[in-house]
Amino acid sequence: MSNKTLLKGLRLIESLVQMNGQCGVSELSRELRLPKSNVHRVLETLVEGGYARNDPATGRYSLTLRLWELGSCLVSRVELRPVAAPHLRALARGFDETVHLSVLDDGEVIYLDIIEAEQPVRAYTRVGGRAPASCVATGKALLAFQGTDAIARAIARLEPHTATTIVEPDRLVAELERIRRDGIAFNHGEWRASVCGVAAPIRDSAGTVVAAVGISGPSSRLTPERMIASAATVMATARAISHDLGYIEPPAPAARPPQRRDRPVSVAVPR
Amino acid sequence: MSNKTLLKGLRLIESLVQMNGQCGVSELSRELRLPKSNVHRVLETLVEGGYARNDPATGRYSLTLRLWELGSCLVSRVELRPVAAPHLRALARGFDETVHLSVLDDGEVIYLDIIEAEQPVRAYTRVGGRAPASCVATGKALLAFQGTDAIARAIARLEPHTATTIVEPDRLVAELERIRRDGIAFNHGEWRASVCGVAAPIRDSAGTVVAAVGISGPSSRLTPERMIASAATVMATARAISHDLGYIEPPAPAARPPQRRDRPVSVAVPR
DNA sequence: ACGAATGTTCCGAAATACGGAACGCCCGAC
DNA sequence: GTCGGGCGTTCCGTATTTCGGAACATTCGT
Repeated sequence: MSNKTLLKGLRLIESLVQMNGQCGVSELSRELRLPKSNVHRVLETLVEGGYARNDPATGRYSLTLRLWELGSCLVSRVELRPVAAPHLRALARGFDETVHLSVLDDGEVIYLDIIEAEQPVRAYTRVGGRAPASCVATGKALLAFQGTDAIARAIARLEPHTATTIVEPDRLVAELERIRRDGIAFNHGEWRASVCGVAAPIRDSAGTVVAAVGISGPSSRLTPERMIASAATVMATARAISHDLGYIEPPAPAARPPQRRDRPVSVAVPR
Repeated sequence: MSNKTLLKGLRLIESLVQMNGQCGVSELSRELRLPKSNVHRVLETLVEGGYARNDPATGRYSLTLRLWELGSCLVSRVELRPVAAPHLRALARGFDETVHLSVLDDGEVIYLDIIEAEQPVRAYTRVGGRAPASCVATGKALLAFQGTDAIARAIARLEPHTATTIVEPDRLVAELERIRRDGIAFNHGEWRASVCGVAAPIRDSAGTVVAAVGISGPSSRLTPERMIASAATVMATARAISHDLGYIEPPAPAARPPQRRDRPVSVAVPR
């Protein structure tokens, strides 16, 4: 049905990434249940393509930074990261909590950038890491402004992770509507128990919500009162980033023209 | 000689990255000189593997963030980036010049992280970007502590980019020896005219130089005097990052045991 | 309503990838 | 010292897979 050799190569790359990007032929052969000669040929190809290298002393193979290089192009192409970076730093200075810049990818958030709090309690996240969109603040801030199809997909995956995780579709829909109205999303330990967050959506020059920025920290520090108090600053940060991306705020609550025909204009008027 | 299907897929991914990660079948078909049906099959495979998606409305294909996700694992596996981040921010605050965190990859530096100066004049670099190692400060800081083979490869590629670029092998060797002695590298507009830099090497827990940190800016602001004045701070930053990576500074100039047999102990005693 | 793009499907032909077996090598055990 | 088992590498006949032209379905702009 499709190109097996390519799939095999990609799977091999993934295995290699998990192995800390360094591995021998036989080990991979066992891992992937493939003959050694096959693994060897694929590795040779990756070397030829510049994606792997071969330590001539040990014979082991390791990945180059080529993958990361390509990935960086993908991320920085919209200039989102560099544009957002100074604002993220300012936000981190203001609260001394962990700051997240996230985008949506198939029902999950991916952390584009993270600034760790200097506080003793560290977060569990990593740049490039993922989390279910419906369980974290940045995810909900993004989800609220997606098309019905994306929301439906998120609903299909609702699953309890902590005591406060939203599992009822109706509650999620209601929460997303509140987020569209207020422009701010919260997380009360819905992904990791006792990790809370506050986040707001970021718009590009076309007015589409493309990312979200938020702060997160332990519920002991980020109390409900403090979360509400920080909402204005988080929203201001999101607005500042949107502005730097070329987004012009509509002067009146007039309807913005939809920029994509295929994506049904969202459930309620955003803002 | 090797797996052609895989190579083709990787080349297609690269093309797609260059096309801002969004493209149609026919366009790629023309670009790569391949039949449409072939391109289509490869794209289908990438979708199946989670590396691309298909906009059902336009039929066009675009890359997901999967690539970047894998790449991020590669970079953060050594924990270099998160460990270095706060130190980079501190350095940026101290000088208000662009801060670079670089690693070496086959004779070139790759920028792992960048903090842009708030100053009006911006840098030309991008996270994931590359530059010839022998032409930039972080590159020379790294090169100075590589094995003779890596240095030889760099020498083989010396090429003038500006009026001050080092092109004579002897001068580079002498410069690298000075860097090993002093522990600090400079760049006087050798890559981009009138862009200067100061950088120092970062060591991991095994004592190997794995990265370099530096500041860079226009020669108008980063005058020779200011570069020398900043050297101590840059070195202190590099030392702080090395310490956080687990590097224990040798109390005396005693010889550290070589950690790799295949890599000849470097030309001169490092430090 | 037409034509020229697009993306998609099909299927016979053959190029391509496969993988078992044998090789050379290095290292640790006996 | 010698053996054994591990490693990465090479080879080559087999047959699975990929190939790619042509025909198709759709969308768009004219």
